[in-house]
Amino acid sequence: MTVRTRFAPSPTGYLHIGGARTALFCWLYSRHHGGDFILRIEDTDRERSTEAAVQAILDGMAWLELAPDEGPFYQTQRFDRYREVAGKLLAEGHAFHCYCSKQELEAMRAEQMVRKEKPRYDGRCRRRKEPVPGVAPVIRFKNPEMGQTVVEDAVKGRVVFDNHELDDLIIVRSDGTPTYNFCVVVDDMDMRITHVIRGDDHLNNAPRQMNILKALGVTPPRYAHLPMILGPDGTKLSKRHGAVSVMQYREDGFLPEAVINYLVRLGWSHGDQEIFSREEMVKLFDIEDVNKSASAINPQKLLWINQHYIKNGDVPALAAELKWHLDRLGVDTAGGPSLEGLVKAQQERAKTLKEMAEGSRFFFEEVKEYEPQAAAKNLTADALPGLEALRAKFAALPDWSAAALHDVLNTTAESLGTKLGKLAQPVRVAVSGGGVSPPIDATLELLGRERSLARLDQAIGFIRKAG
RNA sequence: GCUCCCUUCGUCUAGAGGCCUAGGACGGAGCCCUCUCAAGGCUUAAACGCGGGUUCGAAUCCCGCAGGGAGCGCCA
Repeated sequence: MTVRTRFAPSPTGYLHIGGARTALFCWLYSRHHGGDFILRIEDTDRERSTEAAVQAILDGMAWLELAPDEGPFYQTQRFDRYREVAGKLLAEGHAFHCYCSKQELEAMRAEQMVRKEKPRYDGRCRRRKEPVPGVAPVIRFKNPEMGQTVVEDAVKGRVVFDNHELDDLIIVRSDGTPTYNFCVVVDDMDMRITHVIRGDDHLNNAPRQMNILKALGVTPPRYAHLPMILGPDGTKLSKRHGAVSVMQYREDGFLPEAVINYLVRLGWSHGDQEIFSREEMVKLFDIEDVNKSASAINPQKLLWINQHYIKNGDVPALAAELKWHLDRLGVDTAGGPSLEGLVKAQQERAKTLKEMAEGSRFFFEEVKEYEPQAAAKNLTADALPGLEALRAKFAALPDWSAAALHDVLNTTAESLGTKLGKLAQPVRVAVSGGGVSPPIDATLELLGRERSLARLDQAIGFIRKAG
């Protein structure tokens, strides 16, 4: 039997980081076993589902390269099928019409709460023979009253539920639309899902779904309930934690492979290994190895992994992503240094591509003002002789290369009797406007002779004016 | 309230009775390197929630407790 997993988000918002990990684990598990990964959009809540959210989920998955083998399937397009199955359940005595009003149900629950019982439907319409005139009924599944339902969960282990804890849940609303738990059951059956991998907030739904499946004469799939992902402070992830949408991570300068690598290590590990290629993940991943407990997101570690992938990444690909970020910053890259050159100069010192893009601005834009602190420290009268000497030598340099520039810097420092640092830092401030840049020789090379000389002149003028 | 789940350094985790004076990683601290920022190298602090058992021996097995979480909708 081939393994078939599914990722089944409801399109009520963007793809968030927890959903992304669920999708990843589903994808990995199916890949590991040479199976199929199915995408199903659970859009039965027409109030909250939006077209834009569907697109956001698709975009997020595409960015993370978690392509489904089948789908997306939409539950709203399968209503006829759900009604058909509900009819079958009804005909076979596994379901019944319930005419209770919402007020009646509320009153029942209130009473149960007073008695310190778990609020649940008490089965009062089970044996009703006659319809109630003028009332559109819902259809409820007739849940077994005796015995137990055992979930042999791949992550949580054996979980036992008493059937009397489970009530007769509504499978079709009074308006004829099917409910979530029922759609899931029919879909998982029809799509021949072998492994249901989802968040552990669904663990309590598993026995209900299994019972419906059994009534339908189908063997339930294997379940694997993943622990939740928490915010950095250990509380439930929410908007106030900042980036929750995976696309926000792109905007913040993260690489998809870094996000994936970070996510795979949340609740799963392989000895002491931290860095995994896609191929390694697929080869090593097993759902049985997933942890039971929730894990908090650690932004620092994500940053570290991202830096790893930038440092070791493919230069042309990084350059393309850098371009994307520069465009977002509104930087015109025409006529500037090569983006690949910028990547090479900065890939060891940028934690994110956004940071790299921001650090690249001065290569394309004029230095309009200096960082006050950097200028106060470095653009001083003391620095003037060095800047002037370099300006002259640079102008005369036949070969504008990092090596040649490095040479000039060294010999000038020597002849002036100063350390390289005393010479390089004022140059850095002059050409970049601030105190941080790649090595000064590489910076100058990338910036080009014309711009470099103009900025040295500008800085020299600045110092004279101040003096 | 009821049902279910979870509990190793701040965080992610290794650990499936002796290999554990509890290992790795991020972050922290210190040192080295250094033209800035980084990167890199080395060193270092830091954890088995608590209480009972079982056992010659428990982070690992059992039972309680405490704390955290999820679910209990004509939401998904």
